[in-house]
Amino acid sequence: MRSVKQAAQNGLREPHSSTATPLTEQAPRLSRRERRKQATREALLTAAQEVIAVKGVYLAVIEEITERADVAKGSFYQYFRDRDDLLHVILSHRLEELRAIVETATLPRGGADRLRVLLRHHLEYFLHHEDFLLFLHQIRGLIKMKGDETPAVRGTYQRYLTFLADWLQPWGAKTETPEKTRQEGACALLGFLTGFLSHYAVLASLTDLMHDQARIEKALTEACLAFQRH
Amino acid sequence: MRSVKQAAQNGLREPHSSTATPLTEQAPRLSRRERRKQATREALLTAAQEVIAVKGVYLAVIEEITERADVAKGSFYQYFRDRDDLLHVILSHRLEELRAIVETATLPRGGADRLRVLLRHHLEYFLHHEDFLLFLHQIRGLIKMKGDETPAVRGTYQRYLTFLADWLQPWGAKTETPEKTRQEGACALLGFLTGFLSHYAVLASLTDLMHDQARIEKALTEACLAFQRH
Amino acid sequence: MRSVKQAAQNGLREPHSSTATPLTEQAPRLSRRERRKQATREALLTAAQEVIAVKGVYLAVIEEITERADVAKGSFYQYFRDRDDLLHVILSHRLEELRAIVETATLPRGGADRLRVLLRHHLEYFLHHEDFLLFLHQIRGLIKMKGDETPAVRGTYQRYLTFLADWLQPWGAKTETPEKTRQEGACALLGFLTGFLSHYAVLASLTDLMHDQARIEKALTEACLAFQRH
Amino acid sequence: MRSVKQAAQNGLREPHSSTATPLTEQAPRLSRRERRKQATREALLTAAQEVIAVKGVYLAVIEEITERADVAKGSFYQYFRDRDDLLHVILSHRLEELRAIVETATLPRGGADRLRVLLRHHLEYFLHHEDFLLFLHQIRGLIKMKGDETPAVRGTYQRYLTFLADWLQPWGAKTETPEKTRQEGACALLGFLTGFLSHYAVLASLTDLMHDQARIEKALTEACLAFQRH
DNA sequence: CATGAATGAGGATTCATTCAT
DNA sequence: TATGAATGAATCCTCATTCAT
Repeated sequence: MRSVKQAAQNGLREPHSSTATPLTEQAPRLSRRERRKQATREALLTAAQEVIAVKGVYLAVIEEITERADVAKGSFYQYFRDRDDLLHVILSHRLEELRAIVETATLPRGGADRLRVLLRHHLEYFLHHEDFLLFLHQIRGLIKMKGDETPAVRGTYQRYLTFLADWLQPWGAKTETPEKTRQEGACALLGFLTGFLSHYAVLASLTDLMHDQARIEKALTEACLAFQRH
Repeated sequence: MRSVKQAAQNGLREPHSSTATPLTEQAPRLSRRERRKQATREALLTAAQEVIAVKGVYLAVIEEITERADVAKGSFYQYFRDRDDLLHVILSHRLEELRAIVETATLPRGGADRLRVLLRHHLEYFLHHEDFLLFLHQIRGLIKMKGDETPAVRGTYQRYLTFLADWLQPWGAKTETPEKTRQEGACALLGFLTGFLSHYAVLASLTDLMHDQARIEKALTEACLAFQRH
Repeated sequence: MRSVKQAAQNGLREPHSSTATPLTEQAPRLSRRERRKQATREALLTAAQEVIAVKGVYLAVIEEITERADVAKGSFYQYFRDRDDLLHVILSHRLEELRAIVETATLPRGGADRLRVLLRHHLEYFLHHEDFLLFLHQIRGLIKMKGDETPAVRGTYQRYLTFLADWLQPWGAKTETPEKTRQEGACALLGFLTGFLSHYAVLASLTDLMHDQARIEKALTEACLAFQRH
Repeated sequence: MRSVKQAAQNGLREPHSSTATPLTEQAPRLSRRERRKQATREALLTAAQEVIAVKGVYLAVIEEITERADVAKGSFYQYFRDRDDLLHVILSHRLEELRAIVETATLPRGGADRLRVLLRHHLEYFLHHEDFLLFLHQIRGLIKMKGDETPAVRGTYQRYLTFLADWLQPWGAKTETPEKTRQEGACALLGFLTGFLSHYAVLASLTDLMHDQARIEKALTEACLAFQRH
């Protein structure tokens, strides 16, 4: 595979996927061709997520994705450098989506309330996007193993955790919570949530939880708060 | 012609992996050949876990395992039906190991103390066997996707969760905790722990945590307790 | 994004082998690419038949076929789902060829004359395509054993026998010959011919028969007629 | 593989299978060990035929045979040089059995009557030993392809055809039928029979024929007679 | 840019055969 | 002799990626 460096030297147009396109495209004026390209790209991303939802990250096959997007196999490489690149783009998109949801919410002052809000939205999102739960799960596995090969993926995940950590910081607090503590809090928040859900899924279907969503939300919130008190 | 007796001694010609060899081998008298066989099997299992620790469950390749175990590729199939079988055997072994550790511990009466013990031992184990953290993680992903194809794996994982749930049950409690609650407790225990750790690992190395083991243990315990109170 | 039109032109992404390409290609206008594709397919089919002629159906190895066709191993699977699919396509092609030969012949009215024609053409074909004699022989064995796994193959063979049976039906006969009788007649015709030849081949080379072709033809014809009289 | 010649030089004990043990063992006094060996050998042969009946000659796996015979895999090679050797022994046994049946029958004087007898017995045998029909079928295919590699198999088959040819020779005939004609007669006899049956099996189950055995027998006989008249 | 045929490096699995015990 | 663990060549099939059109 040509190294990025070489590509830059040669001036070849590499797929620009790494610069994750923000979801909120203002895109005022695009040529028809440009719009076409965007449509194809979106089709591929949608198809990819559908396939991954069923087969998982590892067993998702590119041909199945292009087929579902009704695009030629070769076209995939016009939009994504390779499989890892695709994963990174998807991860970025979805985390961006989550971030948008969170940022839309009113931002309470107190730490506890902030955590409550955060947890509610994430639980809500995961219960209604089970596919993303699995996706994040597998991505984490990927980072653990080949985190150094795909620094972009790890970076994006890290940035999201940092975003959560920052968001958790109460407003106007006398003493700012130390960086480390905030990050641990973010890990606890996302970790407890996904960890609990992924284990629950081993025993039963997650849809069973929808009835008890409020109760679980409360319990998880209290757990996070308890964690942070120590 | 082999006598029935011999046949019984040798067991089935099929790899008998499903009957997970108990960790506590009494091994009274084994012929040299039998010992050799055990050695090969152990070598394969060890090699497999080493490879999986590096490459992960999905990218672990059988040839690499046999190479590392210094046996022929074909020999693998003398001991394991296929990849999934291998995973099941490893899972069984390690969960058995965990179970043994837990069962060795003195069994306190109160629920909170039991949870404390359980969490301490699991945290201890995971911090010193990071490979198993990843393994369990990926196994859960596997179950989510092809749980119906490998019911044995799912069953074994479920049984361990049930074991934890039962163990958590305080002794002499007036009103027995309902099944569902206990299972949720087990999911929280293992989920919080693994979820937190796997997220922490995204940000930093788990070895960093070793210094703070006591603090984290306390925080996680309190989190679980808080969860269970709701 | 591919338009529906294009998709229709290209057909399914799956190897479409089941729809046996008709022997009589009108090939009106094919793009160069399309012609290339056809050429590859033909090359594979030719190579396959050559290999099978030497190694037989069971021992014919895909790599040898692709090697002989001078294409990559993987290309095979662009054209055929698997080995069985290949066999089915070959069987279809050759039976189609035979059928075409028969149908080209003038169609006499009487049953005896029809049988004569049929037998002559088949004997002629088998003597000049010894490879197909072996192929049919082995295909029959295959059907006997895994006929349920490859219903397509069995079906195609059955259809050919039915075709023969129908063809044998004299024109304008007062009382139509019952289905069963006609089918037995077809089995006798092909069975006597291939059975005799395959046994003869055990004792000597089939090429020896070429001198006596007329005599053998007569004898076999009379045998079939005698069979049908009872 | 060591050539037979070398084996002879080295004085090693090669499995003596090639000298097909006649079915009618007089075996007056054998040591217990000798009897054991015979029993194992018989068990292997029986098992082999059972497996071949289901899987066919090509897909029959040695391990399955030894398993069914309840013998260690390695023991197989104590009794048979290799797979081909096994096939040869089985062929010899079964043809010997057929020969015995035929020779037990009263031997009529006229050619037609002899043929009638022969055909009846063979049809009878094939209908009640469908496995052997498939076996002979596949053996013939084998001979066609690697007849030079296994001259023993071809020879045995040829000898049986010759036996039939000789048996067909009417007693006290003025002018002896020429060798060639007699052999063709034998090929017709066996060929018509097996050819018809193997084609019939493509359309329906051979067991359906049992009801019509008499009719088919007559028809086939007449066919053979008609063949011989030309 | 889009296309999809071609490629070939894997990776899983099977199985005849050997050989130490 | 009997055993069955060990072997590794053979084979099927998949799939990411390239590239000519």
